[in-house]
Amino acid sequence: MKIGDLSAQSGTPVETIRFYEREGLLPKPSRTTSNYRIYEGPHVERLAFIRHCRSLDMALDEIRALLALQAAPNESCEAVNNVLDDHIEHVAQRIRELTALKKQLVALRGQCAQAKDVAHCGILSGLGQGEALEQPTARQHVSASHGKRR
Amino acid sequence: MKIGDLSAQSGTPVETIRFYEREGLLPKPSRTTSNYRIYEGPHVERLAFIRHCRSLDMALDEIRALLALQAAPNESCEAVNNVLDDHIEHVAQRIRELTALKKQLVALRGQCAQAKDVAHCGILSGLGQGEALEQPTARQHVSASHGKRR
DNA sequence: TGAAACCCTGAAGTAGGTACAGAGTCAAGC
DNA sequence: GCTTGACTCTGTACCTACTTCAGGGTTTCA
Repeated sequence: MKIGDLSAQSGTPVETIRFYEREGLLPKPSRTTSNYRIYEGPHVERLAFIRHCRSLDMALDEIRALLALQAAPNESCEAVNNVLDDHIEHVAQRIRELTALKKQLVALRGQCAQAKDVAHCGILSGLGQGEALEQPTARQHVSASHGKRR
Repeated sequence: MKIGDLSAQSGTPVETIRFYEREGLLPKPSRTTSNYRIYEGPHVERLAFIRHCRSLDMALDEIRALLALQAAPNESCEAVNNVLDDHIEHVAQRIRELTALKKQLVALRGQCAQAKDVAHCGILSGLGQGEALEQPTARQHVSASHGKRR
């Protein structure tokens, strides 16, 4: 099948399939004489695996680790458990952070009960005063509140 | 004060200050004859405002909107409330998504109770089978689980 | 005077894609 | 046989909010 067929079957944009190939997540398929990619069953399964992992918000590096483990079927699957446990902890950590964040935002929002003019707005003055809260400046695995955009 | 002083006082990396200037969040400061940036009180306050907003995980566009509102102090502050309400909803939405995600991850993790070999691992077969869950493919304001990295 | 510590600009990298531009290929209809 | 449209190819730029680096110039202190 050609890339458009794989795209339709898997619900994955064509560009994303090519991106996964560039990233080494999908093996390079064979080509027709006119240089079109030709996919077979194993590619379909592998793509489904990747998309399922991505729908669980795993990072590409985590998926790479799982794919490497799949290639060594006699190893203990403890390493698989570890990848998943780590990922669950990433998500749990982000939920805790966002919950704390929301609490602060709601408190700030409470400083402007009625609509007044901007000059006397409790929210803007609240934002201008006081310290910025310490935030982990470096990137973490599970992002905060602005990750995906339409 | 020079950029290094502002950096130390505000806890903001020098490069980030220059980045905010490029992005139009901080006004261009005056320069010495040797082309060094010189900051005054208003810059300090403005940077504190920006960093406070960022510590609340607002997007730069949201901060830009608030700064524009600050510049028009006679307007109703309803627009300020709207920016904040929207942001709170972004965060709440991401918390809901991550909570659902974590539930799925824990269920998947439960498919491998004891360490076996990879070939029989319930997790890998669970990931290989079934559909990827539908996910909003486009970017949203509040990111999912992998946002910041050390 | 010389070295360390600071400052400058501009470009490239990060994650996980998305969206082109410009060109080649293929099947169907006339 | 030719045209049209749908498909495919490569390569590049774009998105967020920065961070890092290269290759310089400036200031300060000993």
